[in-house]
This record gives sequence, structure tokens and C-alpha cells, in this order.
Amino acid sequence: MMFSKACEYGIRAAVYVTLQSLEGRRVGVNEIAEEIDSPIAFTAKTLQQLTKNEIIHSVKGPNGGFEIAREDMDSAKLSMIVKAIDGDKIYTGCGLGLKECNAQKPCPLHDRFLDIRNNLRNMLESTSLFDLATGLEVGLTYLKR
Amino acid sequence: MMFSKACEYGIRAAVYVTLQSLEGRRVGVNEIAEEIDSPIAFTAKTLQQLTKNEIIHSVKGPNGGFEIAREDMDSAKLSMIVKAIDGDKIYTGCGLGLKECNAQKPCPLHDRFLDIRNNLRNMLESTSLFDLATGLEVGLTYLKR
DNA sequence: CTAATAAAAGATATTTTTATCCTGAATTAT
DNA sequence: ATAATTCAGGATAAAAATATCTTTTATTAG
Repeated sequence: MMFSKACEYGIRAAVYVTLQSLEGRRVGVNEIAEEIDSPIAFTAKTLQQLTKNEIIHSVKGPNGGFEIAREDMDSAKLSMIVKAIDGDKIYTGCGLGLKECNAQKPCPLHDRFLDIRNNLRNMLESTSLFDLATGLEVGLTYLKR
Repeated sequence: MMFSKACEYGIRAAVYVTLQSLEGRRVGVNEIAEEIDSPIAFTAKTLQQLTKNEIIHSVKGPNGGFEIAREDMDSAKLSMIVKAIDGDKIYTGCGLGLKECNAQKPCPLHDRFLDIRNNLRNMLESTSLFDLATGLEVGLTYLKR
């Protein structure tokens, strides 16, 4: 609706990793894909993106998997995940697809979009993985279906 | 960024048609595509969608083209164009891609998205083609580049 | 009525996104 | 050391979105 599939999977996967890290568990791609109801191999790719961008951490070998340190759960904002996977077009791009659209040379929707875009950016920049995981933890929110 | 390419072209095309209709001119696909800097044939398809949905009107034959009646310029809201081309997933779809995401069974972002989505919907439902064309008319906004 | 014009519609091609599969590299337990 | 496990990376496939080309239909001017 707003993010690519890859990004949707990325956010859901990261939130699940966070939830499990809170319990001290490291989780593998198979479990993640199962728990967020996503295609395994494709989800693995997006998890790679997240580790490359140092948003989550991965460990190879037996008992390996993905995890995130408690102190990183607060600093890891949604905006970082979105930027890592979808780039920053959601912030900088024109709503009507103009190459350059700015205050000097705005598209007809430019001003009306400013508001909405800022709203969105504020939300993404202020919401952390920890914030999202806690809702899940107490059974208020869901990552599947 | 938010809409499909088809929808971006659709909005820009509709605004240009409105602008020209205000001058009493009917316009053809070639001129439209030229003026909004979009691929001709693809733009023609989206214009078809708009006429099928009775948002703009088309006339075949010599001196034919696209137009919109003055009285329809106010009632034609952006939301109608978006719905005609991209469907209503932008209103109803879950930000994280869950099949069913609602107050009863929300995704972790559900509440935070409500605000943004309503903002967007309000904007789309309250902005008319006339509103957008007037900015263009006085040279405040642009449809190209 | 005929020829010319312009949108509608259908067929096809290209590009991007999404998805899968297979091999390689790192790590760990035995 | 060896085998098993798990992520990383590359190659490939399928689906969807974007784009183009051709034919058909409607309309109008002459």
C-alpha cells in the first residue's frame, strides 16, 4: 500500500526478531518466515539487507540465527528499515512522479503532500522496534494474516 | 512513492484536461502526453480508465479528444481517480501487508497508520480537479519535470 | 458517401518486483 | 578434524507493472 513487499516482510521480520530477542532467543529464517507468514527465501534476502545495514545482527552455524541487542531495540527506528530496503523515495519523491518537485517548482499536489509526508516521516522516525515488539508481547497486535 | 505510475499519469493527465477545458479546448492524447511528459500509449490507457469511470469525457473523430464539463470539475475528486486506477487498497490495505488487519486484530502499525491514512484520504476526498487546475493556470504549479 | 481523424481495444514486448533454488562460507558441537 | 547447521550470495524463474504497436470503431468535415 505504501511499502514494497520486501519492506513489509522486512519490518515484520525485524519485529519478530526483536520480540524473540527480548526472550533471549536467537531465531532462524525458517522460523521467522513461518511466524510472519512470508516466503522463506525472499525473506532471507530482506534479512540480509537488514544485517548489512546493521539494524539486526546475524550469527552463522549451529544455534545461529538473527538477534538484536536490547540497547539497539530503541535506536532501531522504522525509518532505518524503510530506508535500507525501499530507499528514501518515500521521503524525497514527488507524489505525482515529477523528477524534481520542490517549493520553487512544485507539482499541483506538492503542498498538500508535505503534511502527509511529514506525518509519515515523524511516525517512522519515532517508532522503534522495541515499541512495536511490546504490543506483540502482550498479545495486542499480530504479525500474521 | 504512493501511487502507481498509471495513477500518477492519470492525475496529471486529468489536471491538464481540466486546465484546457477551462479554456474551452478539447485535447488529444498526443498533446496530453507531451504536456505532462508521459509515454503516449500508456497514458492513453489510463485516460480510458478515467472515461470508463466517467471522471472525464471523451469524443471520437476529428476535433475529438478529452474534456470535462465545468460543473464536473468540482465534484471530480482525486480520490475518484485513485480509486479508478489503483483501487482502494490505499484506504483499506494494511501497511504491513496483512490480509486482514483491523481494530480487532491489528498489525503493530495499525493505530499509527490510521492517522496517516485518514489524513491522506481527507486530502484526496476534498481536493478536486478544479482546485488543482487553478494553481497551474496562474503558473504556480507544474505538471512536467 | 468518402476520407481523415481520434479514441477504444487487443496483442505483444520490456522492465521491475517478487519468489525460488542451488552453491559457498562461516561456525559450532562432537 | 568432521559433520551438521545456518546465513550469504549468485543464478534463475515467475508474476506484475510499465510500455509499445496494431487493428477496430466512432465521428466529423468535406
